[in-house]
Amino acid sequence: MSVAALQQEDTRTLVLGAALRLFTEKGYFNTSVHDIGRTAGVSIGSIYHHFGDKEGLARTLYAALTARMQHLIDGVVRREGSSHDQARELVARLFAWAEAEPREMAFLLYARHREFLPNEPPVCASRPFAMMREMITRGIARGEIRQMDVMVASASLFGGPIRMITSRLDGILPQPLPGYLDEVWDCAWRAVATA
Amino acid sequence: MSVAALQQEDTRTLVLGAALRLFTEKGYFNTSVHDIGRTAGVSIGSIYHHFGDKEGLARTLYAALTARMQHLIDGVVRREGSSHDQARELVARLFAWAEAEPREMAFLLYARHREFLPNEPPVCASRPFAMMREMITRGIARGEIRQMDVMVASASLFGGPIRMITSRLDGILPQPLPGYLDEVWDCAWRAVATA
DNA sequence: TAAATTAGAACGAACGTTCGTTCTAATCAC
DNA sequence: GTGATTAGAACGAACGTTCGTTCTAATTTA
Repeated sequence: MSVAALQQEDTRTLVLGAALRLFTEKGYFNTSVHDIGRTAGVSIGSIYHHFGDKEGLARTLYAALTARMQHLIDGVVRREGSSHDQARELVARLFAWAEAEPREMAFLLYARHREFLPNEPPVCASRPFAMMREMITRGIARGEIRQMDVMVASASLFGGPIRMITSRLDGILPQPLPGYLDEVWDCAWRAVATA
Repeated sequence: MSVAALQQEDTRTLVLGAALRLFTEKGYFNTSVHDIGRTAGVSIGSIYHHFGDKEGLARTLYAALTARMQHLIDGVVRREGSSHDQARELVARLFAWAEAEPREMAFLLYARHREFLPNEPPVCASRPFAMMREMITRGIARGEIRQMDVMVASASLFGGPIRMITSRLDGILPQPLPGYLDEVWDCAWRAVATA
């Protein structure tokens, strides 16, 4: 990669980082493109050169983060093992990610994307959530999870863990998430497990 | 109440209704005060006379809805009975409310209030959520709920039901919420119940 | 008539966006 | 190897629009 291309990548990274920070701290609509440029140390023109418009910037950020989430889930599903082990591993990784990159998780879970990305489907309808439901379906087929409505099972198994993540992001959980993992997972699994 | 006072109440109600509708449909920042006035059939001046500014309007709406939520919870807590019965009744009422007034529930659960009401505490830190935690604490003391971290128990018991509500609001649940109540509650209670 | 309320035109600040220019570094000509 | 040429990245002042808010005149109420 040429020196120019490297600098170009730097600029994009700088801008995306500033946008993520400002969007999660102040919200999309309370953040101006001028703010982002100032925070990133990059000119307005540059931003428009790279991302087209403000919405394009948000879309790029959103795409990058959902891709990362997708990658995380793929890594879990690829591993062999029971549905129980897969789902637990998924929760463990989500906890770790939320702790390491709270802003990224906040942007994914919290931001009302529909308000500024009108053409994106709602988060719940996206691949990641669909794969969680597939995990459930497999678990029911294997007899690990009780026979029940898939949406109910999905909400019951992941609702608690996700709620823990949002509580942590809101600052009302004193300890890092991984410390709660065992107890949280115990509850979550009891909710849907057979026997 | 005089005729004037009645008309005044009408105006306020009209404006609040229009604001609720537009805020939930398009989001707070995509809704202009002019939009609200046009939808409500009321002048700009009227709105500023009654609510001070756009934020005041949002604050009034938020206060009215949290008061209603508070009232709903009070009604549940006042009834005597086990923690199990109280919590189940709470979920049942939340389901019914979400089905009857989806916009009100959406505004309470979804809207990123921090972005447009900077001085309000986050929803999770509000009275309603605190009372849910109290319900849990009592349940533990009575031996109905297993000994565990209160935050974990709260997330585990109510995380599933709340997730069902947001799914329904997102339109990815085909049936009305009350139809899922038995199955959802069964899962939720298993998550935290003793024995 | 005096006070309270409403109407909507007008205002000013802030925002997203555009565009002409400068700067940089790679490529080409000889 | 040196100077000319070119591509496109970065820049930021300026523009047009939108939005929240104010103001004043008209209307209604008591």
